[in-house]
Amino acid sequence: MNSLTSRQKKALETRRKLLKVSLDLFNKHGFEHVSVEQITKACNVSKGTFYTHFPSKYDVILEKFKELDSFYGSVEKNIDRTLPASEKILLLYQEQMKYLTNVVGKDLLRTVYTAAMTNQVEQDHYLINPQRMIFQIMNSYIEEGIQLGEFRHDIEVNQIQAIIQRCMRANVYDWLIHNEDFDLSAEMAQFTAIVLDGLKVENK
Amino acid sequence: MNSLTSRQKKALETRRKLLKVSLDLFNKHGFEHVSVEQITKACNVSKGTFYTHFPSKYDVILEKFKELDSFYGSVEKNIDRTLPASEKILLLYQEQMKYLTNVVGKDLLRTVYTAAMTNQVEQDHYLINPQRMIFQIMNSYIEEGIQLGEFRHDIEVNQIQAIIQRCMRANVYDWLIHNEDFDLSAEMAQFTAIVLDGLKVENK
DNA sequence: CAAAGTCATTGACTACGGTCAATTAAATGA
DNA sequence: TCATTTAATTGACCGTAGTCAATGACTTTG
Repeated sequence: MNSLTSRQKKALETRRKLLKVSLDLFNKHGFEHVSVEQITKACNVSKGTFYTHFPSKYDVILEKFKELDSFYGSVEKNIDRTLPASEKILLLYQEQMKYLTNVVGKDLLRTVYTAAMTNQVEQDHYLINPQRMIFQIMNSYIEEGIQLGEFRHDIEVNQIQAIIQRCMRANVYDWLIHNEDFDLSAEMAQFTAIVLDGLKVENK
Repeated sequence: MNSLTSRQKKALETRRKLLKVSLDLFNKHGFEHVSVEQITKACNVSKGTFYTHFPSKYDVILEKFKELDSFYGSVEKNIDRTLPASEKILLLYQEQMKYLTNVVGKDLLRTVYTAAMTNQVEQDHYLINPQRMIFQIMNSYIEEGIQLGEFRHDIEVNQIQAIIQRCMRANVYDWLIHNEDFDLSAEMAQFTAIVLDGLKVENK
């Protein structure tokens, strides 16, 4: 049943329009070079309206970024279950980096990584929210890796997970602070391989 | 010989005052909660004066941050030369993390890490400037480690260095995005030990 | 159907980082 | 000593993110 009143439908339509126009303009000119007024003018609404639908200019970006999680699910399904855990992790990250490079883009990600540092009020940023799909998937891989004797068992699952995810962010962050000449996928592959080596059991 | 004219002396005095008052206020209220006008009023100068001495509000922070490099030099001198390279690296980072936690502080570092992502025009940010003392020191440790057969020799010195430094930034960044409950020194020690393991030669 | 209530919308307003043409006073040179 | 040059300083001004009291169209209630 469509239980929305006509007023709610209109509001939703306004919100949808603001979202689409915002992202289009961000894509075209870059986040920093698009003003909220530019967005609202293009949508024929007032500035205040923007702020009834989004807490800030940045939150529009966050909405797009959250799509990343549904992407993880689809990638995970295509990974061969019989591979060792470390290979699965490498493959998953490989796909993620492609997605970040080609779809999400540096500008949008820069915004998210900046906001993660500054916008934190009380609770941690979405970037490290344990509810995220990527954390669930990663945890299952690591548990499997520990049980099958691939990974060291002297470190907690959560601790291993934190380390691996931290590596991922490290590469993304370094990508963001370098001017071109930084191949995210390649750097990520090399880096992660080394860290996984350090986490493997045969290490001694 | 003091070859400064009285005019230059006055200007330098103004700059010094602006720097001191800025940092004091940032320390007391946090970077984001101090306006340039607040600073200039406290110094009895106009807003424009601030901008003849500093390109932006952020550059005051950068000046403080650069002191970090002289700190590295003094730490390096106190490290036992006979230790293996990996131990030296761990010790150096241990001291650095203490300094970041106790002297530099989260707020100031957050500003630097944010600016590294956004303020880059043409050239890379100071954070990854190869001229920095930390890079020189790190390179010498790694070269030593490779020559003495401690580290893998199938990866370039510069590549190893990039990886180790990236780990460092990874921990700092994660510290910045977590609300308390994150012990930078401890996390750094564990993380770096694992990565150094992955870089050691006995690994296969 | 009319009154009361709700809520999306408005746009003037604030705060702040940063700019720049004009001003002022010190340095230089004849 | 006075005219010219140089450079530190000023503050009005701009652009933009975000706020909020007022408005009025739509919904609910009796």
